[in-house]
Amino acid sequence: MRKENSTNTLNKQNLEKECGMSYALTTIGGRWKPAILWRLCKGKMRYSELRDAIPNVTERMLVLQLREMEKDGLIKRIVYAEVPPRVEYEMTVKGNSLRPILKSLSDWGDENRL
Amino acid sequence: MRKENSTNTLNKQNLEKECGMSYALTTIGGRWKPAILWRLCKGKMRYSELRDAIPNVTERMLVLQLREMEKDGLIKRIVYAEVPPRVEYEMTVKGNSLRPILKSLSDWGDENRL
DNA sequence: CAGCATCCAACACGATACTG
DNA sequence: CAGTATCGTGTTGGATGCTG
Repeated sequence: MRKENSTNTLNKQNLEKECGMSYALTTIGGRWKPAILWRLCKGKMRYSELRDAIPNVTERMLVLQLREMEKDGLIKRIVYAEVPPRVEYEMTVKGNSLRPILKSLSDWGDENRL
Repeated sequence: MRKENSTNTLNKQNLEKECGMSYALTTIGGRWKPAILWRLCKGKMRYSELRDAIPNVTERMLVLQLREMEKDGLIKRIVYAEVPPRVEYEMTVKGNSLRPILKSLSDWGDENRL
């Protein structure tokens, strides 16, 4: 009988019990997160810049992924009290601590995709 | 109008055009891949060992994820012509080239999940 | 400008039963 | 032992239209 516990759905808590790798991968592995992180690694960007820089992303998904990464403390959302409104996104300290890993992943990917 | 090309679905080809990071993350980022890779990093294992070592995984998902990683060249499937049958899974050279990155991800995760 | 709300299709995933 | 087949469902994500 392969059913050790009651919570069978995938969530961060489940994963945490297993190992940090899963936590890391669910944190950066979202559908559009690589694309976003890739851009933000090069410096802060405003919402419309991100949207225009990432091909095919819908605003719905862009916002969802940004919110998740904000919640996870990877990025900062900075709202300027201006008209028209301006919002910028920027890596946090925690987000920047991922830089070398993101670079490694990117390099590995470039070398290994045929 | 945000629709540059016709193939709007997510696939490796799409991602490749963007950057290696997405390729890397879709390659190792499956639902059970971290758990599998984590085990196989420590040495070859047979199917039943993997199944028993990973809590809550169904055989269906285990096989699906193993097949994907085999297809991506990360792991090797070794079938012994014996009765009862024996199948072992092992990291390939390409898979092993991921080791330091997997370690980094794991360490980052352990440090950053609260 | 920077989003949010709603709807809906596709897919991922689990449960269960069966097999070479 | 090491899987496969089938089914049902919850989630993911795209399309579209609306808003402070």
